[in-house]
Amino acid sequence: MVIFVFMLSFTEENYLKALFRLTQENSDEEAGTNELAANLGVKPATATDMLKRLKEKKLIDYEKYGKITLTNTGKKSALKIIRKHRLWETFLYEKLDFSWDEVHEVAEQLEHIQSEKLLVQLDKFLGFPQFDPHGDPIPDKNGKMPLLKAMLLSEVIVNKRYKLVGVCNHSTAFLQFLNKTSLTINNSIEVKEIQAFDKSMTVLINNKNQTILSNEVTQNLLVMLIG
Amino acid sequence: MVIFVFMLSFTEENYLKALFRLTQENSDEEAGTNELAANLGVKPATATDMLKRLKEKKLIDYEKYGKITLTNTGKKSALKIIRKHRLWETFLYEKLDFSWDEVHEVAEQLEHIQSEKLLVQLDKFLGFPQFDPHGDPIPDKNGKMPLLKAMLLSEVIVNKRYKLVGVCNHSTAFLQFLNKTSLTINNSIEVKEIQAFDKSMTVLINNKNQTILSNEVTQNLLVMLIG
DNA sequence: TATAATAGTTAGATTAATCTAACAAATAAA
DNA sequence: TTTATTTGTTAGATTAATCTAACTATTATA
Repeated sequence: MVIFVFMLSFTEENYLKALFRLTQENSDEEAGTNELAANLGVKPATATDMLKRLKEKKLIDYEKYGKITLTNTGKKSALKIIRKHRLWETFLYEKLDFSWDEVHEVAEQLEHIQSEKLLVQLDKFLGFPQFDPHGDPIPDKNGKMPLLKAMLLSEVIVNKRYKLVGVCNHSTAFLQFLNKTSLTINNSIEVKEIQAFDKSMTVLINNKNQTILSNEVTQNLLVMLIG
Repeated sequence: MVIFVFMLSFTEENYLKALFRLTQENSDEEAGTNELAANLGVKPATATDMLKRLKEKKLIDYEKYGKITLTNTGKKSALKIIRKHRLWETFLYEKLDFSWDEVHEVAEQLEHIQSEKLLVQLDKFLGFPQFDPHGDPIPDKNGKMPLLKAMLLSEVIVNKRYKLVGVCNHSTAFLQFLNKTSLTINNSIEVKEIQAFDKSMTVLINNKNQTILSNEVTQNLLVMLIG
């Protein structure tokens, strides 16, 4: 006996998730049709159609030619999908030996599985993690995000030990580069020297590997002071 | 860069799985349109349409008004889906504390996740299980099914110890009944007495709980001799 | 402020998966 | 062997999600 409280299709879920991301980034909490379409890899016409449906279902506020915002219900739904996505990423990384750059694609599929019990038990099985393998916060069952008091590696002080807790750039290229440099989550980083002219840093990773990181890289790494 | 070797839709996968089950049951390895439709909860007309598509894709052999059989490719695809289904059931049961009767519904969704690595790693994580929580065999990566040398509880001898290794009836009602009677997989069963007139059995479960099981029940339980 | 550029919508078509209603073939029964 | 029953198919429609092409609004710029 399945109860349809409010069933969203696979596609509707993806639109909501994209809208959540865009409205967060845009700081004014608004998003536009073209932007949304580009983000999902569909044509603007397609997005317009879907926006009408999402409005019908009271998941977004939206008027013709106007900006799009999520309603509270919409936000809650989006946060639940993000919660599922990040819990699955954690599972794949911690239990199934997936690497940083491999987890996203599979989690994109797993996040649409519908089962309250699965969600609750998976969370428990993983030990109620607060951050996913990229250091992104996992919303709790009420949609509340934990705060990570981290700073950018590009802004830290020389000769103190930090640990890597997250990344700002989630591209496969970047993540694969980090793997090669043994810059994995939780590894320690100590800044030895900063070049004034290009802000590149000489860093010691895990007390063994010394490397030089460009400012492009250090601007995308989140770290926390150890001890 | 995703390579589309031969992508099956969610629905096509479900048709293949149903066809596999039906052709196995029917022993002549054939299935009919109505039977298939009934099994999937769709109208025969819908099934006819899909059968044409599956034939196009060389997954089934089928002529108008004729019987349906799976091709080798079709069988392989079906076995892969069954493998995924049963591995996920095992995961839910063993790792996430799902009960016997809860695993199926969620595994129906999880079996459609597309990722070779996920399949390989899940199998490894679970310790390469050969049987799922209902005692059903899990096909290996080549589609080969392990053999379970078990017998029906209704056919065993009095005063020997057996363990429960599987069920023939997978209905939620039956599984929930077994739960209540503490008849879980791997529990020991000893037949104390058999009533001649109705073949009901007085059994001792796990050396503690004595109960009477009707022939309807004992005919649906698979057991193996211990020691 | 008129116009060019950008952003967004509408209309009409397509594909996958489903339905109903009407029809056709195969099989069983009288 | 004719007829009734069961089984399976076709035609035409529907819904969700997408597209292209043409159109309309809004915004930026000269």
